[in-house]
Amino acid sequence: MLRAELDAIDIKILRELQRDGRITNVELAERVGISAPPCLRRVRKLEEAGVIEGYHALLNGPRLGFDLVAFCMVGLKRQSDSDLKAFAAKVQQWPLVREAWMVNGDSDFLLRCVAENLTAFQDFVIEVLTADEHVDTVRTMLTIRQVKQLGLVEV
Amino acid sequence: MLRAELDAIDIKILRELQRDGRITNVELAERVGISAPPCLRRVRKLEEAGVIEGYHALLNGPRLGFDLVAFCMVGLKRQSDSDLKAFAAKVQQWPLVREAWMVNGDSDFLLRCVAENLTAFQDFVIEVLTADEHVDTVRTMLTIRQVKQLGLVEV
DNA sequence: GCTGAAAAGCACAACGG
DNA sequence: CCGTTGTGCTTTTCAGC
Repeated sequence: MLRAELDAIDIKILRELQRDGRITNVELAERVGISAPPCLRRVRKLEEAGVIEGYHALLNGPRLGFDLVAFCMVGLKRQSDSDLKAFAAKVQQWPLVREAWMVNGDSDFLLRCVAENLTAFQDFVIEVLTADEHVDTVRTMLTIRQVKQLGLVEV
Repeated sequence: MLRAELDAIDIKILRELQRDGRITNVELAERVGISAPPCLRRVRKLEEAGVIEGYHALLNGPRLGFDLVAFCMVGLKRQSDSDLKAFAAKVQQWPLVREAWMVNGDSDFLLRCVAENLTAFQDFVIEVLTADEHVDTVRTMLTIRQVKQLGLVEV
């Protein structure tokens, strides 16, 4: 199922489900202008096709005691396939790292990190990240505040 | 409602709702070990307190024709409050920019951008971003692949 | 605070246009 | 493809513990 196969109603469905992932099917059907059963069939099809990957609650970090968001640009000592894979595997196990990308340019990885405070983040950078056998360089960017939050996919 | 006010069951609820935002209240109640009505009351309380900010469908970018994810580190010419605010406001209007943070260090803003292809992204960087009156420097990092996706908040 | 029961609303399958 | 119908489950409220 590619984008070209989606019609105007599918696009509306995706827009609404991004906005509110817990909307009821009947309300969704109303909003997109069809009756409930075909609407549900479309949603299931989008899920099965992998266009919709899942539904998730979005939590407020600060209110849960995670006051710090930072990005780390990590360069490895070697960029062989096995080194990249080994580091990517380690990233999975570090709870501070919420998202990670392999990137081109000066660094090899970009990590989005969340921590309770600056001390916890620095401990992670010094004791875990720079201490890692694969890691060569680490540059960090502390965020001051998030200025755009829910960049929904503009389908 | 602060983190200290959350008990073990609230934590379990948050964990489950992050994992599956469309889980039924009955199943959620089973998983966390209480009956459905108090479970729903807890969820509502977490929503009203702003701990749960919302529920959203997660879409597959590549399958919708967005094959490129990139980060832009943007430095402004001036860092006065009005300049920072003016640029933050512009960021809201650019659909390619899905998330944005104000950061410290060499750059002033970090933008997570999504585009259909490299050409569309370069057009945005050259014709929109670097052409902006506030922008001084733009450094981009193209992502090769995402290696960690759903870093749930480990409450 | 939790549990249990009852009413309204919803999801989902089957069938027909 | 969409819509209508019908059944079973879920949500949600209201008592009672």
